[in-house]
Amino acid sequence: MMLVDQLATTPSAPEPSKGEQTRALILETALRLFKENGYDRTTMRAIAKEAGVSVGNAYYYFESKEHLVQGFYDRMIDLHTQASRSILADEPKFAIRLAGVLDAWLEVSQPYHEFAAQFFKNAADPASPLSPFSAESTPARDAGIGLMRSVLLGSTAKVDPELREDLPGLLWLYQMAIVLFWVHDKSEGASKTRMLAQRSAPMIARLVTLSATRVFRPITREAVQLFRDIGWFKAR
Amino acid sequence: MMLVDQLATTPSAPEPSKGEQTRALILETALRLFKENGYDRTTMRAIAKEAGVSVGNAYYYFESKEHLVQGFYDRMIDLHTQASRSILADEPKFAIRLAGVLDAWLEVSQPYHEFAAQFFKNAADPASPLSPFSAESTPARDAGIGLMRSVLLGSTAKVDPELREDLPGLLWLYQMAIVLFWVHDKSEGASKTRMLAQRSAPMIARLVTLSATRVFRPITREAVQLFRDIGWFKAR
DNA sequence: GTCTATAGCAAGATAGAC
DNA sequence: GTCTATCTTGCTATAGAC
Repeated sequence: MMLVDQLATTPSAPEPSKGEQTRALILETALRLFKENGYDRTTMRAIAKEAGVSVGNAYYYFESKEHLVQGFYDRMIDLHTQASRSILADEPKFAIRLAGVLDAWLEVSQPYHEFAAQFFKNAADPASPLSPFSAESTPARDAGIGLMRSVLLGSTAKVDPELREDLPGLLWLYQMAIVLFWVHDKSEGASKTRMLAQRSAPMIARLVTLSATRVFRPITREAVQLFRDIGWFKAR
Repeated sequence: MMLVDQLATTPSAPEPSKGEQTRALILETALRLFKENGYDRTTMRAIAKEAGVSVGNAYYYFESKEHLVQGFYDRMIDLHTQASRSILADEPKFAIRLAGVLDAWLEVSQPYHEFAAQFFKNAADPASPLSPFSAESTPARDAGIGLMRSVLLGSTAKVDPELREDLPGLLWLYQMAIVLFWVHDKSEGASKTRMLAQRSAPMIARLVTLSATRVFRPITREAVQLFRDIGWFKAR
């Protein structure tokens, strides 16, 4: 049994210390309760009790209730990256790659739709560490932008070189807009968001293609320059 | 004195009952404290104390702290409409009308920037009555869309008739994006948001103009159709 | 360094008496 | 309509066990 556990861990993370185990236990318990009962209705007291630790101990590992959600982000990024692997490996068309990656996100996120809707207000708070624009979210944000870079670089799409570097950041912004819609989407199985993603992705792809044409290059560069000037691509 | 008070009231609202007076007193006090100390730092206890009523009484009139903010919305809409009046009356160019109305919004909102950033998380909550997409916000939303309709109808811009009806709703969405950026904007005097508005408005105007051209009509209609299919223009 | 137990604060919200 | 008293819950602080 111990052998199996050791084999299951990655080589780079040898033996989880007791602290790491406790931390993982608290996180697992929290995510389970969040999923079962929603974010607001899950109290820190309940998480601690269910995990068999004290409230103080939970706060020892997680600065606040919100910080517990960072663990959720990390997990989602992992799942999303995995779910996107096959389409990114096999498909050359930019539009289909983009639509596929968005669909993969919706697929892995769907079980947490209700939970996400509940804690979304915290994520939207500019001052919250949960904001996708916050310093604390930098790893998750970079991972998301990196995924969009893969979508672009592995494709056959021709892009204005001026745009090539910054496009992943803009595609991630586009994805955030989809997420924003998803959070508000009450349709069965988020079917409206799926429709939005599947039909908007080809439009985005067309715009990207157009950006390289002689007619559109000026307007493209004007837009990119504006994003730069407002500091969109800078560290947040 | 009593006579003065009576003259100050509008004919349609004859004599404010005691309840209405208490309600107004609580709201005024709350807005003042919000502006002075910020949303989070203003407690319901402080509002009640400052207004000379009990906490329970404040909750008798306002379901929650958030509900106090609806009064703020109503006031902002009024101020924005007034501040936009002159540019809407004098300027025929769509791009300038649009930029002007956005600038008017920034102007009247600037004193409340900090306050807005603090309660924004509540506004972003899909379940909150403060969400711009909520049923409770319908009046404020309709007023905002109506303002954008004025921007369009009073201009010389030629628009695809197919788009003409739905464009105000899309322009309002564009404004919401600006607001979203503004809330996160920490630059001095929100100068970045001003830059964003002043430079993006002409781009939007160009896109609107392009939408009527032969080449772009198909892609325009495809986009509009998508917005319709996801229910964007329907009641929320 | 890891963890428990417990007391207590702040503030949003509610119950029930008057 | 209004009040007082109370509840709830995120969060902190402390003192100490192992």
